[in-house]
Amino acid sequence: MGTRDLGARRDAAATIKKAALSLFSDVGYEAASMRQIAAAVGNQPASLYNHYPSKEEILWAICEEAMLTLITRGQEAAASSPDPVEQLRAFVRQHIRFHIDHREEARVINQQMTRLGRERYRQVTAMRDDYERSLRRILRRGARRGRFHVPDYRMASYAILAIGMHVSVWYRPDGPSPASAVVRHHEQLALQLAGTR
Amino acid sequence: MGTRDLGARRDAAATIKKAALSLFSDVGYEAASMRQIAAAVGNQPASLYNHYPSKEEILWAICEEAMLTLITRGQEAAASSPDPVEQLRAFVRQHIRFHIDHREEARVINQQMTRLGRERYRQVTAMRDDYERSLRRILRRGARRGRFHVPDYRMASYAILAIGMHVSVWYRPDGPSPASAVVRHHEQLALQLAGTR
Amino acid sequence: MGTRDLGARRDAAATIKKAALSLFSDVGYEAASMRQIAAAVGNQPASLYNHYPSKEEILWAICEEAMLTLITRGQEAAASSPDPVEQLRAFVRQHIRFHIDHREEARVINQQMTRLGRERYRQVTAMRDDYERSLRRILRRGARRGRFHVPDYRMASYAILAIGMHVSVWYRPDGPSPASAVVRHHEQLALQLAGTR
Amino acid sequence: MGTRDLGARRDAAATIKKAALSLFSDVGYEAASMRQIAAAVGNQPASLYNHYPSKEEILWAICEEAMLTLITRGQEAAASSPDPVEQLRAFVRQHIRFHIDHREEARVINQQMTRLGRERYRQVTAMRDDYERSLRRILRRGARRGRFHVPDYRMASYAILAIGMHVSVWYRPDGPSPASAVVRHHEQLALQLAGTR
DNA sequence: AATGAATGAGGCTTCATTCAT
DNA sequence: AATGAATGAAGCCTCATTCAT
Repeated sequence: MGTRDLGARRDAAATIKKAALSLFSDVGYEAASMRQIAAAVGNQPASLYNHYPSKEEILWAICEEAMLTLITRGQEAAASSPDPVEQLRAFVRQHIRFHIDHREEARVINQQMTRLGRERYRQVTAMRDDYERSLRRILRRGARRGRFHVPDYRMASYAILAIGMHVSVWYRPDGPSPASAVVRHHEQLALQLAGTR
Repeated sequence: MGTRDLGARRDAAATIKKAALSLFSDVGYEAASMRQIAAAVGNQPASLYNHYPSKEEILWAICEEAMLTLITRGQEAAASSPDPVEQLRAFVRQHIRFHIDHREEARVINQQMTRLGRERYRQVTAMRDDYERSLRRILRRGARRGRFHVPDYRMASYAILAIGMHVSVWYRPDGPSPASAVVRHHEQLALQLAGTR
Repeated sequence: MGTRDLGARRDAAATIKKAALSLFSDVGYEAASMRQIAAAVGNQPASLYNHYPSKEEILWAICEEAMLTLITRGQEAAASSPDPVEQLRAFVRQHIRFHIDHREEARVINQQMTRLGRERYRQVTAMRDDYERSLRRILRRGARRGRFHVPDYRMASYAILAIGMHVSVWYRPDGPSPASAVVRHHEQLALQLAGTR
Repeated sequence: MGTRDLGARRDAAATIKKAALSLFSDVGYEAASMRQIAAAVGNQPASLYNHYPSKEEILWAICEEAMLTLITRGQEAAASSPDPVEQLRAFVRQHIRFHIDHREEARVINQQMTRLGRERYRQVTAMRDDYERSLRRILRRGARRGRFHVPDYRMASYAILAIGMHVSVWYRPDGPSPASAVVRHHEQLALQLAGTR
């Protein structure tokens, strides 16, 4: 028992979360029904409630995990080098990577998070702002050292984030460009956008 | 009857469309109910069906109008000058303008269009691709003349479009930057992103 | 239209209320389902919501109407004569009458009213207290004039009310005693209980 | 094992019964869920089934015990003296006592017993009738000896029972009258109601 | 053109209960 | 004896839509 059971428990919740993630990402939170989620994991709807107290809580679990990952990686990128240019490069790399590797999570946090209750919505928003500030700080620091030239830090950071977010929409593993190329190209685009000389 | 009545009829439909637009934009297509839309225009739900045969048809009307506007303006921008740099400038200007002035429409076509039926979805997607190709063509032409330097036309055009789409998310009329400044800044950002020398 | 329609509207609501009343009275508020109520009026459950916004609201409509009737009749009885003995007689007569003629309503207000929301519960309780005070006042006045002899006004009034409430439980139209005899007997019992000389 | 375990077993069942009693009394049998009962005893719902085979069985256990107590005490009161007046006095004393000391049980048997299955319902009803006949017999005997004067034995006994039942509704330990006064006052009320000279 | 009413489908969730552990 | 998980049934209610008026 013990380890095994806890494992099974965690597995079931994770399986549900994954199924919900796919559905939320594909058709949206509202259009995805508990019935569909249950069917996707081979259960009855009522069984889901042994693992999550509500549909919203599943959405929250998805959003929270994704945002925490994003924040962590963003901070690591920001701390990866003393050089702002290298920082930006690392940040963009991880940003695009995430939006390629976790397309579904990305779409959910970008489009479905408004369906969270007021308080949870606030939390996710706060995390998102946190992440955004990481990038803005990089831009500001680089600009002060004359490495970047942007008309407005805020808009520049929004722009870079937006580009990545959109990757989660158009990228397809079977598309014309391999993930590594997408990442590389976006590094360059972001550096140009930042006005690197 | 005749002109007058047709006018009134059109007005009513427009009023409904506007109310639906706000709701779709705020809470999403699925979460917005015909009851809410009717309440917003001071009617009963059943009355809506005198003007639109279904909820989806309202969404379609919104999407179609918005896409047509966007396409038209995009083509005008592309034709506004023989100089690719000026074309890009004009395109971005119009793109950002639209996403500021029609924030709600923009959010609906970007996020809710998946709720359309298969055929309608295809049509909107086709229009979107059309719009995107306008921009891609500008970039390609400019690159051939040595004015732009981007690693990949498709990604570069996606990037520029994404930046604008995101403006419709974060822009607020009562925010720190006036619309004109937002437009101006994005012109510069886009030119830098395109690697203009 | 007009009168006729309003009539139909009122009729539908009244029909639903009556069906719900029977069910609430028989099996209790919780055990009675909207499905059952709808079936009893020959409708689908969803149709009920065209007439009452919720199950609780039906309960409330029942309780409110019953309590208002009871209060009104109680006050009329209290005002029917200057003589406290006659007042008590009239009060008991109407009290028993109500609990015979409106057995179902009586059982619902006595047993199901706790299922109302906090605020509504408070209102019904207040009305019940109002009714009770009518009776208590009669007893007090009569006692002051030496016509009644009870150890405690409150308990005596509770006792008389309780006797009537219980009539709604055991009385059956096809039982051994006709309603008129039940009323008459209870007049006497109440007068004795009140210690009339 | 043996004694000790049986004791523990019985304790657990009793604890569950007590928790269920409170809930049934407060919100009604239907509105009280096995989950709530389990939570009240610090268990999971599934555990309850080690002690009771079903929710209804808990209700039955409560009703049966309460009715047996009531019947026994009623018979003791009826046998406590050869004098009908003393018998009535004793009966009422015990009746009120029970409805004060076992308010919750009283409310459950008076209001929730209809939720029992047909057969169990019949049994409880039979016990109740048994109890009622004890009182009716006292009244009849006393009337024959000219000590009581009531218009109808059945109604008089219902009346006295009803008064007590209602005590379980309004009595509160922190109310204005101590239990002993309530008992005493009701003795007098009942004797008056019975037309004692 | 407007709407009150009806409705079938389906929404999320809770229920009492079972069973393997 | 306890319980985590599963489940079929059912709970209340909302939905988009239809139709007669």
